[in-house]
Amino acid sequence: MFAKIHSPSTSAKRATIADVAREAGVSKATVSRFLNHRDKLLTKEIATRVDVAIAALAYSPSPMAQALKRGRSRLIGLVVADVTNPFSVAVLRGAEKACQEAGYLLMLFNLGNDSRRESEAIKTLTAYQVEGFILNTLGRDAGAAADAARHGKPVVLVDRRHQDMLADFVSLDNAGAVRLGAQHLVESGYRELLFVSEPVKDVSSREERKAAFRGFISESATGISSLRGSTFESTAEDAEAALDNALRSLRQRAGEQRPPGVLSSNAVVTLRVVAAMARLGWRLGTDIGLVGFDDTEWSPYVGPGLSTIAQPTNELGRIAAGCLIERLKGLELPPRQILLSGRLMPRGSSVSTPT
Amino acid sequence: MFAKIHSPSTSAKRATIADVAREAGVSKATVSRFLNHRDKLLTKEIATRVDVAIAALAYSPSPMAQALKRGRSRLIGLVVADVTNPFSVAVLRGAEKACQEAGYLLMLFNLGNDSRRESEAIKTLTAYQVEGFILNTLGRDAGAAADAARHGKPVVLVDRRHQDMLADFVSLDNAGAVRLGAQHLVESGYRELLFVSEPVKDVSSREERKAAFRGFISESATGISSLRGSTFESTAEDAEAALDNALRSLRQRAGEQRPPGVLSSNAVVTLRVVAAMARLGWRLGTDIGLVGFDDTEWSPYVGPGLSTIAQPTNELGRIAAGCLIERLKGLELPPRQILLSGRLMPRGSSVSTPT
DNA sequence: TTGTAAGCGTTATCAA
DNA sequence: TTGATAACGCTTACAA
Repeated sequence: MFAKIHSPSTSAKRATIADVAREAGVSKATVSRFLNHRDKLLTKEIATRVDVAIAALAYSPSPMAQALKRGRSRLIGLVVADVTNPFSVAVLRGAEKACQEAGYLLMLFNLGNDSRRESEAIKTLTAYQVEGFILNTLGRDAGAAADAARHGKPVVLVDRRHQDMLADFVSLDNAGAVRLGAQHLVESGYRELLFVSEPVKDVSSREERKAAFRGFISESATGISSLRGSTFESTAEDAEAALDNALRSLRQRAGEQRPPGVLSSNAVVTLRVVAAMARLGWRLGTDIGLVGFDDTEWSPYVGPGLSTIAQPTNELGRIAAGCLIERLKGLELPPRQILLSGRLMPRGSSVSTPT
Repeated sequence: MFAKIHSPSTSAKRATIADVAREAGVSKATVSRFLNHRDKLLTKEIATRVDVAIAALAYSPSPMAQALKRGRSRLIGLVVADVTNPFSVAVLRGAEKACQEAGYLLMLFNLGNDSRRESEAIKTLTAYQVEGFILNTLGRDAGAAADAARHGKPVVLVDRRHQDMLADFVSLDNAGAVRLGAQHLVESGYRELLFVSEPVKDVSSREERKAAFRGFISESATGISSLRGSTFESTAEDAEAALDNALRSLRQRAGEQRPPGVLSSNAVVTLRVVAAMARLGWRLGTDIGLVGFDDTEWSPYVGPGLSTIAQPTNELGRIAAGCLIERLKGLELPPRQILLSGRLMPRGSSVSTPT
């Protein structure tokens, strides 16, 4: 016969509260009290008897049964648009840490960039009695998040706002970060600026960044007459030609004297721009300037080093989880918006050029 | 007063099976039967009545209650050493997909590289009645995984073996992949080879790769007399000097004629080597050759493009989940080892040099 | 074919 | 201070 990997025969069933009660010679209620109120209400003698019984049987209560009875599961649902996105992973890490410290467990649901699955995610997680949600999703399906709220579960939004959603919101200060990057390009001598992002659609963070870029240009153009800016929305990798053309005409507009500067709205787009540079044979920092959102461990080593705007990703996750846990503890406040500042990491891709 | 974000008053409690039964004018058992055996056992008329009641109340069964009753939770525990590791994320993605298709939900537990928390992870997940485990961890804590098996839960190991662990094992064919990379370096003209890995400790994949490298050298040295190989274990970034020295003496050994070649054992190490190159002022592909494990989206853009050995990461995750689900369905086989081949992605960092 | 009732492992309400 | 007992939402014998 085959060697069994796991023999159900061996599978010593987990000890239950009844087992402990029997072992200690007390009632289930007593054991439960010991568990929940420690020994506040118990005789020292009984308490220790229960204690040793628990140790002897290696008993630990079933969260399932507790959830069923209490209606609370110590579970928090985290829905991310795409686990592949380093930003999401960083948030996940931060959130996870905070949850663990507060005795919650994260249940992850990954949309795999399919925003239609958002309501499925919420539904599934609600079924598992999660006590609240951290959402890093498009929120296109307006009903989804609203559903969660309707079930009386608090929600925290990360990075992307949802329409009409009364919920805490934790995010990078996009406007400030864009100014940081654009200002840096200007100070480095670039005058013809291009903002490249993924299709804006209804993603709030993309909208905000684009709008901030336009705002920056129109504000600054009064002081620096030569300053000009435009925007480009880059689709998936298969539309390389469009990006190449946009960059070519950008460089033409910039003229011979000065190279143009690009501000890219996230790491994915940055990589697309870098790829375009390679195709066009342009040198970063010399033929064109580049500053990109999201600092990664590889940023220093691409070309002459990529200048980036670093997001406090772990913090974002930690704070998001923190907000949620506060609500779970009963805090009642109007929805908060918590915006964290980005940090400029200047590197070779935006070296200053002579005027 | 503050605007409440979620008003417990509004929180329309989820409908229960009892609600549905009342609405349809039948017993709970009938509803349960409808749910589990569809209408096999029910009158058409009753079936439709139940059906509309379910729809009307937007009822869906509570997995918690089901788990409690059945002892099965439709949950699979995934423990990863470090979510920050792109490899782990890819596995996560693959596994998640397979699980979802089979109607399971993944519960993620991230060790944050703290291997001492492994037994905590297993314990927590067991408490939540997960039906099986996918483990991508060190397995140092021999008891941890064994615990899982003792509870009668099937286990699948990904990338890293555990000692004495009777479990399915899914991994890259490390030996083959090392040969692929080393052979490529040799064919590109490099003769003085260095294998750089993280501290081997007891991580099986690291051991296997290192051993395979040594094996390759001793096998090939008979045919190519000038071929020589050595190994170096790189610790965290703070020990840069040691790596720099190792590389310097490597280049010295290689002599003026030919540059030396480096095979790095994962993406983190590759980045360390690239950083060292930058510090030393060496050009990749010219002053030194480099092939690294793990192909990433940024590999093509670092230096002249990094040559890599791509792992079929999504596949690994998918297969791992598949194995587990087969076991859950009752398959009994001796432990399997499933090894997938790596693929060489040659790029500029290992351009062939004239003899 | 349908209903009744017991029980999964907890906690909470009552008495004692 | 402790112990029965009911209930949480579901499944499953067993009866009808």
